[in-house]
Amino acid sequence: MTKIPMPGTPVRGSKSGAPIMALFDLLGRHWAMGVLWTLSEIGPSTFRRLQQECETISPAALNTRLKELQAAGFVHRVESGYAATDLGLQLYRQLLPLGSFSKQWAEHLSNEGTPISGPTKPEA
Amino acid sequence: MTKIPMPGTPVRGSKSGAPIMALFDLLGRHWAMGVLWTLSEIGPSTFRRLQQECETISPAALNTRLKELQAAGFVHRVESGYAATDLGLQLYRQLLPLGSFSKQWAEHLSNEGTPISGPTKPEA
DNA sequence: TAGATTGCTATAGAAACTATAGCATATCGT
DNA sequence: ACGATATGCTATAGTTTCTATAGCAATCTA
Repeated sequence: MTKIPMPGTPVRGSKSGAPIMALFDLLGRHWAMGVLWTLSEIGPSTFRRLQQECETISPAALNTRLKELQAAGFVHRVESGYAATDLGLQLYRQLLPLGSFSKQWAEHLSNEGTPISGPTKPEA
Repeated sequence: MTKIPMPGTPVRGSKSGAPIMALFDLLGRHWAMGVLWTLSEIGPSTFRRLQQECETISPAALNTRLKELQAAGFVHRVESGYAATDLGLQLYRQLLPLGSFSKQWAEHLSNEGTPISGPTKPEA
């Protein structure tokens, strides 16, 4: 198993294990935020369902991610598979603003990003 | 170079390139959030300084991360090295609540203690 | 009993990250 | 001018992590 980052213990990038760095270590793994996001959006779901929603994730990675998220207390097993815990939903809510920010970011990039062959499309 | 995730182009986990998934792909790389966070906190700084603040990051990874963050428009070069852009600071501000959340999370973990157990107490 | 669905493991190869050394340029003190 | 220092960054090697795919054991369904 991969080592699961926990606040207070040395994590990648912080020997002190500062909570924020532990959280970044946990969330800064491929698909970690995506899994929590997806699970929060679609609600309790089976392993397979989650795997489908996460398009390209491999079962091994999904399983690892789920175990980490469980150990962290963000996800738990339920009758019908997996679900976000209250704490997990709380984290999801903290992540929510990133949704609209990402759209703003996408706009910013399409405005400034490609000086080549831009389909002269100035937005209002 | 590593492929830099951009909204609108296929990213890891989303062939559609949904902005949020592109952002997750970018931020879900080791040290991506840590670098932005640190750079925002300490202000404009040199490559070496940043490397020291990020305790264990390797120069290769830092360089890759910086290039990605630059391409994304979150970081730019300045006289004295590197600095977060306005957009980058905006993202940092979105990430800020994670700071206090992570402390709450650390508390939660020290209260519940046992990582592996039966159905945890979801609510009181 | 056969089929479908579930959670998950196995394996191999590719990609990413760490650790460390070191280069080329620029700036500094003398 | 000359060495010492600091800068941004590359090179190499070894480890870890992720993807892709196949498939197994257990549980339901009929």
